[in-house]
Amino acid sequence: MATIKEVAEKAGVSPSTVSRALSGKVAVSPETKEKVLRAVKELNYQPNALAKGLKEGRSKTIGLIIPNVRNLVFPPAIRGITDVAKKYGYTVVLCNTDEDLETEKFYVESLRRRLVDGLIFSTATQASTHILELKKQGFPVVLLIRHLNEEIDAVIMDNFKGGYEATKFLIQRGYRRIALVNGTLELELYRQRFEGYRAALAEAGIPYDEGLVVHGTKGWEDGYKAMYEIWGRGRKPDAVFGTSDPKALGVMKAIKEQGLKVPDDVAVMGYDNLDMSELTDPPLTTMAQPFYEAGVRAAERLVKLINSKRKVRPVIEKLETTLLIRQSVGFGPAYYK
Amino acid sequence: MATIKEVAEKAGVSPSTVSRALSGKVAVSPETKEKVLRAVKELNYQPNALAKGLKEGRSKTIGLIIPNVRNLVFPPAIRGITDVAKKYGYTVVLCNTDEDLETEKFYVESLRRRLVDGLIFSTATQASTHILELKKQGFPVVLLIRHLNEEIDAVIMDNFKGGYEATKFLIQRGYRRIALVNGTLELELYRQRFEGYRAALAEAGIPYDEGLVVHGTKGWEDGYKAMYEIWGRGRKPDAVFGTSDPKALGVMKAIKEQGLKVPDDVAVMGYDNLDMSELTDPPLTTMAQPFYEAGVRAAERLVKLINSKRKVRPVIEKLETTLLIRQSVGFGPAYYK
DNA sequence: CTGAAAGCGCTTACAG
DNA sequence: CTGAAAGCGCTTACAG
Repeated sequence: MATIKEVAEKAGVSPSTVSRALSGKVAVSPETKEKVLRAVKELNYQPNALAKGLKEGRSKTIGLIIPNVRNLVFPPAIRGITDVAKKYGYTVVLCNTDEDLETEKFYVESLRRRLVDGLIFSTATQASTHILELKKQGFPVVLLIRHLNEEIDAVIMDNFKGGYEATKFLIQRGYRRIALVNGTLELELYRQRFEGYRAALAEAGIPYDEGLVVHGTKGWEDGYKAMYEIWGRGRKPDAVFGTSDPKALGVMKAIKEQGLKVPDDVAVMGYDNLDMSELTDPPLTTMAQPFYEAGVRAAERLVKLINSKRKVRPVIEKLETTLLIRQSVGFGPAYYK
Repeated sequence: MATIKEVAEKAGVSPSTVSRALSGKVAVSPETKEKVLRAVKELNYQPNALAKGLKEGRSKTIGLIIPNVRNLVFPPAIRGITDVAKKYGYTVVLCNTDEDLETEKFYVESLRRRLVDGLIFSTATQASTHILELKKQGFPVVLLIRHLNEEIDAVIMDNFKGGYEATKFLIQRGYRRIALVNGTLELELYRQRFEGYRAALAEAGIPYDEGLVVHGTKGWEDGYKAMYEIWGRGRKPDAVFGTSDPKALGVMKAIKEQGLKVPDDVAVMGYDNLDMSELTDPPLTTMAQPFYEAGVRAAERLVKLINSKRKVRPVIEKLETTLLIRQSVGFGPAYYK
């Protein structure tokens, strides 16, 4: 690959002038500029980004640290991030942690060595105090989907409202024995959805029944088991709210396996709106999360943080979810009364 | 962040010695080494990877260029690549092209400026001669899933065999009017699956009927439409082979919409085994592609190319697919005869 | 408007 | 085994 020196020789100017002609930040005479541009073209000159980055103390790269690309909520978010990154001339480095703290630290260190300009995390658990440390050092960090505290910028969803509205919809549709198949309470997002569920029940005067609730499920297999567990407790829900689409699909599988019909015997509500959720049979009613949009916002925010000289007050953006009514929820026993 | 100079001062040695003590490539006295290591620890020294990369002419980064992370075949492959990258100390930069050649070129240029050490592509169409150009320059390139020619290393699937065996299985199960809902013939992988389909029919003495075949479908919506198109031609297939899971799911949707049963009225076979495919109703029989494994192999191959001084003969690795028998295929009319 | 020089933070051939 | 020096390829303050 050609260097700036070779371009300078070919154009008959100094390397400094080539640099200036290319950057556009300093005035250069039109003739000089033209000469330089011609030489650049002839040599197919590509400035060495490492040299540039070393000099300028930044790499035009952002790091993205998530639990696992294979978790289907992430691909749309990643796409949002890479789209924005492209717009501003950033490149994005992808890291999977499997929620392991050591791996997370390993990547943070590795990325800082590489002088990444900022970091987007979607893997914050309570233990992630090292992220707070980064923030304290003035390093640009944005949290995505998962929340930590008020000191760190984040783009998250309104999980309370999502849980509340999903449950409220089931109630409006006439369901009264509404089961909840939820994820781990260690994640704030599941705590919030749970709170929303309880709030909606309380508002409607429906007593809360612990027997209808399973926490800590992960993936469709757990959702499937959770349904049997609820039945095993002697409960006969007329609707089930799975707080992720895979959980809801597992629930649906169990229901069908028992020869029951969705939604006639048991209605099923999901949460996420993964790309495949529309294709289930019956199509899944779900609370859609704007993952792509969240990725876009997080990246936009990060770019702002990178470009701001002094400390900016952290912003927690809370995005709205959208109820998507499909056929897995019908009309329950109380609807026509 | 501390620099090598600061470490040197603190340890009372020269920067060169610090560099040597850390690299381990050159002998350093044990006492010196210990002093250096202590200083490194105290200052929490992280070597600047840009400086290192500039000096060494490499970045310990690999570029991954794919059409779209949201296409569900990629997340597992990406995971395979990042896992291997981590193992060898590489970082991976993710780029989405939407199959657009200009975008692809843009990224290649941008990544080369950043001195990425190699590139994994999964976006090669006939037009991608610029990839051949890279290869010619001796730049490490590995193709993933999609194939270009014999000169470029690649990790692909045996698509002919996959198409052949899927079709053969349907025939063995007693189906005779087997429709094919295929992707664009511009991609070799779809041409190969089509060839496999024809070969299996021919072998069984079943005449090829063009009316049962639709090419160029993309995503489940097209699969859905394709089913109606086939019926519109007056054909009544007893089985449909969709050459990707989304296509098969779209087909299934159309079949159910017409009040027909899968597999009793029409059997459905997919191709991919996406993470969600097991959850369809009925569970989808499909030809599983080892995407994660392909990512692993491609990254391993790339690392080998990066580390080899002279040109190596290109290797095209062809991975086997696996038939996963689930309930969307039953036993057709000819089975009991 | 332009050039020569210094420097970003490393590594490594050279000399001792 | 260790240090001083040169150099990777840029950018930018300094001087003119």
